[in-house]
Amino acid sequence: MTLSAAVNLTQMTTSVVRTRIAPAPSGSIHVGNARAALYNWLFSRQNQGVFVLRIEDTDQKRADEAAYGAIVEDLEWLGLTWDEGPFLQSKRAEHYASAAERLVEMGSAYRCYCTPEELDTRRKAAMAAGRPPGYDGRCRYLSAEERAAFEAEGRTFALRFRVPENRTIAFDDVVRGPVVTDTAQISDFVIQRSDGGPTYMLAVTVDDLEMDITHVIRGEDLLASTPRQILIREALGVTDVPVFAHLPLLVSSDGRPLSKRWGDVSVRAYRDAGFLPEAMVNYLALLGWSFDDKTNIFSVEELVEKFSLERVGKNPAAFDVVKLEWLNGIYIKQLEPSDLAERLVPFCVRAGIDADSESGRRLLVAVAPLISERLKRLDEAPSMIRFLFGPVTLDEKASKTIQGQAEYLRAVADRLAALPGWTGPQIEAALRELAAERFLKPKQAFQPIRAAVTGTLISPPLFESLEILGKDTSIDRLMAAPQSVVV
RNA sequence: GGCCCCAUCGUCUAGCCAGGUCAGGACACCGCCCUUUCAAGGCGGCAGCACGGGUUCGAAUCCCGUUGGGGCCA
Repeated sequence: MTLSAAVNLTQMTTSVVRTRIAPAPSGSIHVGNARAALYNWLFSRQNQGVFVLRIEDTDQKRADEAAYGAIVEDLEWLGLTWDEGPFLQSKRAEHYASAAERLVEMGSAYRCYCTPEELDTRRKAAMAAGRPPGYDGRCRYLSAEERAAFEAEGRTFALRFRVPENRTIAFDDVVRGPVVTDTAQISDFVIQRSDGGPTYMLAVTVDDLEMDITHVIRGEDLLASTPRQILIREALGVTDVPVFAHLPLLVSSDGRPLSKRWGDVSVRAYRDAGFLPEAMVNYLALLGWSFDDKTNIFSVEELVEKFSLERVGKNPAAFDVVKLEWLNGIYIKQLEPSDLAERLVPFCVRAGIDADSESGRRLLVAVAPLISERLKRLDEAPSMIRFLFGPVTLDEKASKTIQGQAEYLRAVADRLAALPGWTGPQIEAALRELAAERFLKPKQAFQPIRAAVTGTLISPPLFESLEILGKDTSIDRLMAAPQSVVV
């Protein structure tokens, strides 16, 4: 049932779709916000609409330039480009003030002189008496004399919205269906603080209105605030409402709310761990939305084409890093060697590998095909390829493996030294021939070589690794390794 | 405390609205194959409709309740 008629509201009829994302500037963007941003972005792109970025920084304490910069960077990294903004709420104070003023003039808002302490006391008393804790309406019908008295006392005031009685607010949520709220459930709420600053409720309503937002796609935590925003719109003389779509909340893998105490909740943390933005986007899209019963991999283009709010689910989705890693591995495998190499550079540098040079990049491009199918995250690469960039120290297992193998390794070195060329296949042929002569199983024949050359028993494919390492270095390591572990 | 929301394998989910195919796919896990290590890949397996009523010839699907989880209000 559509109950919009009950409050005389109609859906907006603007032809151009306009969506927005409105994060608070508290550092790197939260994955929940990132998902909301993605859905808004996909929806606007799909409809050739406009995607607006707005920074909700009215809470001055948390607002700072660096934090807002982090949001911009994160969105850019994800590829979620916006068409308008960023608009800072902190620079739109006059808009909220004038809206508040209009509401007061029209009798939809009033001055409340209650102090926080008084409110707290009365709230506790109400709860103790089994009554609802919301505002009790003390200042709702103050006379001019009473107001003058309070002000003579030096009291400051906040502005409260006068919630109409006996009304039903209804709207159709694309995700949740009809949502009906009785105004008896809503107590008069503050729209302007005593310091003159707007509350979230006022700011978001004024902004969505003035920015002509047609589709509000946001987290379910804001579902309950929607009737109040509709009330403010209405009081401001607006008779239509945007389309609302409240997304299911994201929870952690144990089903608890996603919080900083649980683990990584910021996009930046995933970026630093070596996740690709394309994998992140694909994974986020699947958290709460599905296209059919079998498709998991979606390019951004496919998402733009296939995404639909109607297919967003209602139940909370658990953020599963393991599945994200699987997806990330798939995207890494699809990268061109040069692309992978370039993305690897910062991770190598961070791990102390001098890859940020022409020769370093050459090595990375060469080794990229060998490690791409072994990576789930970019930050796993340095340990796999370190042996290419400098001397190696044999780890415990590697040392043990070359124990008593000095003669064999010397033979290997000799055989390789005699090689006319230095390609993987040539190296492989020579080493297999030597193994056959000595009746060695592949594992017996190759693990000591791997140990001596890479310093570990786990490495990229041996022959290609030797090829990239180079003939001289390879032979040097084969000869030197036994000495390094003399017991 | 009040109002509201949600409920299919461990996880993401398809199926639900318009009841009737062994409840389908993916991640993870286990096994086998491939194999110079580690991966990747191939094949196979384990595993679910929260519970209780009701409606119906028939319920994952519709209704009610219970339980569990969550959100908001301050």
